[in-house]
Amino acid sequence: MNTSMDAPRRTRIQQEKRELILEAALEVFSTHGFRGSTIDQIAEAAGMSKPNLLYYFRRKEDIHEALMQRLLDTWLAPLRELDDIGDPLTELRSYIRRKLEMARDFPRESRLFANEILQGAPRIMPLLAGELKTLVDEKAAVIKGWMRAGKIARTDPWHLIFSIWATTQHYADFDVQVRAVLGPNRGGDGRFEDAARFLEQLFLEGLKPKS
Amino acid sequence: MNTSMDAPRRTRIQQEKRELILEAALEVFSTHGFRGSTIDQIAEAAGMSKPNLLYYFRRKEDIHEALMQRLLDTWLAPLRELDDIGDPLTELRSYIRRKLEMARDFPRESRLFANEILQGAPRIMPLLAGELKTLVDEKAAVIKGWMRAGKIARTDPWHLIFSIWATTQHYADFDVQVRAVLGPNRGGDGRFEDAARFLEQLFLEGLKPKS
DNA sequence: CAAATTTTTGACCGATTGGACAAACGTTAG
DNA sequence: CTAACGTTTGTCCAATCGGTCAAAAATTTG
Repeated sequence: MNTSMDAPRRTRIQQEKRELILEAALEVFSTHGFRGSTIDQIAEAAGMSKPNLLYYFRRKEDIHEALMQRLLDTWLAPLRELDDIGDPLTELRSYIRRKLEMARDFPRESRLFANEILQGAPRIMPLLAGELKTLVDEKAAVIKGWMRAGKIARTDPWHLIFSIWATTQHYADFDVQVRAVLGPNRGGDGRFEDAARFLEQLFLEGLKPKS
Repeated sequence: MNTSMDAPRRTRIQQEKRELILEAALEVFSTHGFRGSTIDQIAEAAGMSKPNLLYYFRRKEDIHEALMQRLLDTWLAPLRELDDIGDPLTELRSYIRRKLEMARDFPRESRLFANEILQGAPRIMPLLAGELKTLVDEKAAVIKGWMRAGKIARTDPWHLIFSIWATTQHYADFDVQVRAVLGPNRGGDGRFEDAARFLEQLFLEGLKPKS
């Protein structure tokens, strides 16, 4: 009798069902927010009854927590990859490209994160001030090194990172507005390529050192 | 007996109380979203009983609708002011500055809007595809004229507007994250001036025509 | 096979939700 | 004063919420 889900020991069926639930919860939470989502909604999306769902996750908050935990890892992966080895401008350009690809391929994850932050990050505040701040500070130091070396224009590394986050995630979080404004023609599948071209020009020309 | 709130005829006390309710609702809706907010919360924030609130707004949705209606006007005002009369680069720079000031002075309005868009804009979709698209298309044409005249670099006007929205509203919608990452020192009141300086450099140097 | 264990479900519960309603209260005009 | 009207509130309601529980069903184990 192993009803405690805290233990890492899990059967094959438990892993599968938990995965199914998290997939459904991502869909529901990302579009309605935490309080706006109901367990019934998630259970129906996962194709199971509510008590059955609660057999795998005891509380609604446990689902959200598990979702956020795995989210942060994949979500910050592109920034972690920002390395000091290559050409600075190339590094930044590929970081922007990767972030934009994530906005295109994982819009639900982006909206889930945006929902949490919008409401004051009540559940992940410690992570922001801890793990996230450490990572950003570390990368800001790398960027500052590039500036001192004259490889890119001198500016604020932190706000540079913010602006990359903002512009790329905008195409996931505000996708509805983007498509509405662009209209049927320009708002089709090509909008991400247009965005990539524009952002590359905006950031690179703006960061180009004054030669 | 004038219990129908639809009619434009309103007493002085009705105007005052409706204003009080909308102010309280802005606070509540912007931090919890529509479904995450309760009428009781809004009523308490407005200092009145729930039935009394429902005397002025018959349904919860009516409050949200009234809030969104007045929001869009003030929210798009900076873009409406974008004119063809001045120097293009100066016009764009002051637009960015105004948008950033709105993010600083009216973060609740920004978050209310973000919440609505995040959830698929179920209540204002017609406005996005109608009024908003028209306005943006009109301003995009103005910007395109500047490009043809060689006043600013050639790029996509629509995505340029998106990037200005994204970068400025980021400081309202993601304020918690911004302050957490910047820390106590750099995350203080000066963060908006730092952001203004950074954004000015990012956009202007990137938009400068290749002379 | 049968026993033990895990998985699934129908029924149920207390709390909260948006909203209705009539009665009470306040204010103003005659 | 009093009648009429606008305002406020206590009480109530049906629906929905997150979550429990015992028992059935399915699966694994011996």
